[in-house]
Amino acid sequence: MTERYNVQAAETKWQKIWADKKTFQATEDRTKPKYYVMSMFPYPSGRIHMGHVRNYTLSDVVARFKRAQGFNVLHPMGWDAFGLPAENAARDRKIHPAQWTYENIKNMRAELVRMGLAIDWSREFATCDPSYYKHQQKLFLDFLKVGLVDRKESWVNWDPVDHTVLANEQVIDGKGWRSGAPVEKRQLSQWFLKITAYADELLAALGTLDRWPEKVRLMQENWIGKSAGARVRFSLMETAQSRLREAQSSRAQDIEVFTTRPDTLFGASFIALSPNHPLAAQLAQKDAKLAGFIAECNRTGTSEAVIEAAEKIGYDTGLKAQHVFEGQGALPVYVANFVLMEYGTGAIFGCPAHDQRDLDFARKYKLPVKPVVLPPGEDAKNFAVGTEAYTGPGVIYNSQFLDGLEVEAAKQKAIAEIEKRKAGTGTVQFRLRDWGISRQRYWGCPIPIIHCESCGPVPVPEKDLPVQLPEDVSFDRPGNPLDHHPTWKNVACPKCNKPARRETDTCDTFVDSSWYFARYCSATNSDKPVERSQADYWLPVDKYVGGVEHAILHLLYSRFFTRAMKITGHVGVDEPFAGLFTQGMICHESYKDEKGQWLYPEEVQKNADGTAQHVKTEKPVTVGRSETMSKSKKNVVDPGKIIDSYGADTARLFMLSDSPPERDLEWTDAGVDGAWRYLNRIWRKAAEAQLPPVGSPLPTQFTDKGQKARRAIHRAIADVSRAFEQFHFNVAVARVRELSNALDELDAQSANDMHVLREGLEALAQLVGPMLPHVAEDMWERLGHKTLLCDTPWPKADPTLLIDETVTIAVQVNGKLRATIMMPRNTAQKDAEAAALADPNVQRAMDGKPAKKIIVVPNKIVNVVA
RNA sequence: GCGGGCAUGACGGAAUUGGUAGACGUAUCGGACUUAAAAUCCGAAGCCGGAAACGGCGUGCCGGUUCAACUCCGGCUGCCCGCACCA
Repeated sequence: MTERYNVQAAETKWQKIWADKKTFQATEDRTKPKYYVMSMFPYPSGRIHMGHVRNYTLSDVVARFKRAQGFNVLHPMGWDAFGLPAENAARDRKIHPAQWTYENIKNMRAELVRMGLAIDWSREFATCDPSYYKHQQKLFLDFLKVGLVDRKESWVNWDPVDHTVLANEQVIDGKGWRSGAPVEKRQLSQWFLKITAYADELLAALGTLDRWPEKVRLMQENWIGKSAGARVRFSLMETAQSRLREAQSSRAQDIEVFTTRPDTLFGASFIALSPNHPLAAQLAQKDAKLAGFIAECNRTGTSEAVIEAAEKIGYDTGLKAQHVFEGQGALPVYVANFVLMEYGTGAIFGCPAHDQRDLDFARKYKLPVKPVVLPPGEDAKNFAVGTEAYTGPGVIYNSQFLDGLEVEAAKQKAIAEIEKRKAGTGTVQFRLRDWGISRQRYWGCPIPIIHCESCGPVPVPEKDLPVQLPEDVSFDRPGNPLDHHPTWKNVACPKCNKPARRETDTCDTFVDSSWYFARYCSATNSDKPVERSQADYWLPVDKYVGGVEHAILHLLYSRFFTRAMKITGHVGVDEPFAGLFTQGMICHESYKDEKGQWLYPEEVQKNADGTAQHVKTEKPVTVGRSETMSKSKKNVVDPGKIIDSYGADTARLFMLSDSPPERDLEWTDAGVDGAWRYLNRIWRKAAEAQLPPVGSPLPTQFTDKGQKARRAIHRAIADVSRAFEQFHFNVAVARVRELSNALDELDAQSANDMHVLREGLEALAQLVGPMLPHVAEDMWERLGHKTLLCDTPWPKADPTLLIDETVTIAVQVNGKLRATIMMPRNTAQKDAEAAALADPNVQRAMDGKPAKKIIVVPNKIVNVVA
């Protein structure tokens, strides 16, 4: 008798209909407002994981909701397809990176299609397609023309076994993650994108991104790291000058330092150079001990743990520098391991009293500690610095012309004096560095440059793009396969036609993802990276959804790229993403067997008493806390299997229920069952109800139950719409469930009520549509509609049904709830007061005392102060 | 070290932003249907006391503002995240 919802059949059916009708293909329809929503595109690892499911469900709800609201929606998908794992697969499994990647894409696309996403698949691309990276090469050349590309030397982590540069994350305990060999620091000539040219602008514009999470903006702000200070030159003293002249024929130089605390210059007791400072290198040529010290510093890793534990050590060069201000004598010049060459000038002045690192260093090398900032309430005679540097506010003393000034004023004055003496300038320093994009790898976008012995680096002429990756490469020896290729790199110089060599480095994969959102606008255009009119129509992205792990690099690079693309005329906007949403992670309990080996959830059976055992061996299993799903801990659930047994809608509903999208979500089987039950429940309701035909006019009078249900229906429409707007999908689910509970109250015997039930079920189908698109379409059809639900305009709440004519008013006595009274809406204040005071519970609570004061909030509360 | 976030029943969470705390769901318990189970439906439930009416307590802790505080302010505690020898 009762029919059951056939998930698999229904989901396949609707997916096919959407695809056949090209429902979600977008064009630049200028009669409608546009809405561009996208998820961060996946790396084609081979399978989708739960994080993907959550990500795409979120953007899909937005896409479908906005579409129903009448927006012209673009919701695209692509593949972040270059990267190291493909090369690892090539090495480990003897399969070509391209083959591996495209097979993975094929599998993952099929899984995404099964999720029933409202995606315009006609715009799909992979970044490893020459038809994509060809445009990227063009962008590189355009950026080069306007001076946003630079070639310079930089220090890198070098793996001497794999012959490649490693990212910091690939250096584990100072060793290469694959080779296990100790990583060396090397100087290498690399291509850079000059993101620092936009440091100030990228920082300032964060203020305009009011639809970004505060947290992400702060992270970017810290990353850009603007600090105001001064560059100050310390001249080397006579004896030192002569020593240097001995060491090197060139003339001796000054030492320039950067400081944010020019107000503490009178507290200086030493100068410290980075081990990689040019002057240190110069001295090391004649000083074997110094050379050894520098080598030692470069051997020590840069990992956080190492830095944490590392002691501050230095080497006294014997040089003396003249203090910028008179009468301050000479300062010893050290080379110190804690000074970074990459920041500021690679040299500092040490003021031990007011900087903890300098203090540690000074104590170790018995250097003077002279306080120059007097903390409030301290006495100048008695104040001394012990083991903790004083970095707080105060008044400057022991500092000649700065004496008596507050810290900020003293900074200004000090800078003015330095500038007057031509010993330096006030300046702004950024923590942000230029973006090194060269990678010694095969599976990436080739950098379109040809190196010629006589002409230097020459851009590849645009007519020769793309510079395509050769297919016949071998991964059987370490290093860059492009470099080993017998013929690929041999080309004629485009300028002088002499034999020349191609650049064999490829782009960092972050380059690929820095402009893909723009490419979606013109994905089928083969002439240009983006067609300006299309970009102008769609950009910026209205809502970008993805993991917070990309809060800095990817999002910052994309912001930079967009500016660079604007300057080179490709787009018209500065900011790529007007709205950003960062989703939480998916967590699951983890399990270990007796031997401490991780187990998959499906290998574990839970017992009633809370213990757990292995499904097969029945040996006890330790249940660990719920933590982020990761392959290494095996606490993962395969979305494919969930979709197989419960369908996509169940997975989607579970993702949206309970946990707010920005928070972590714990995956539980019980939660999945709950979602599954609910979707069957509403489907049954739509399929079994005996309703008046589609389009029957609503009666003008309703039963009490009917009237109540109608209020619930319109309340739900209003609340769910608001919840969607606010990204509170868990609330939307709760409101939808309340609506289905309310519809259960209707009387199946009442023909009048059944009109209301039709209204309610149609609203219900529409409200769940963005979240459960398949069930919703199926319900819509069962309700007798011939059109697609997803083409149906979003329902509007009847405002007259949103206000109750009877309200429940809470009555408090001295702020404590004592009674609730039912009153007609907008009852006069004094009537509400009278009714409240007449309530027996209220009288009892007042205990015969007179009311001193009565506060009435209309239709809400009466508070009697007795 | 610097920057930021969070804390509400057994659990996930809600509270239109100062106005009835615990919506909605999970798990639990009781009932109906069933030979039985599953599914489904109905009901109970913050904690303490009470048969109940009702009363007391209650949003991490301490204090403040207010007629009224999960919400605002000050001070703690505990977890979580980002950056980190950035001068």
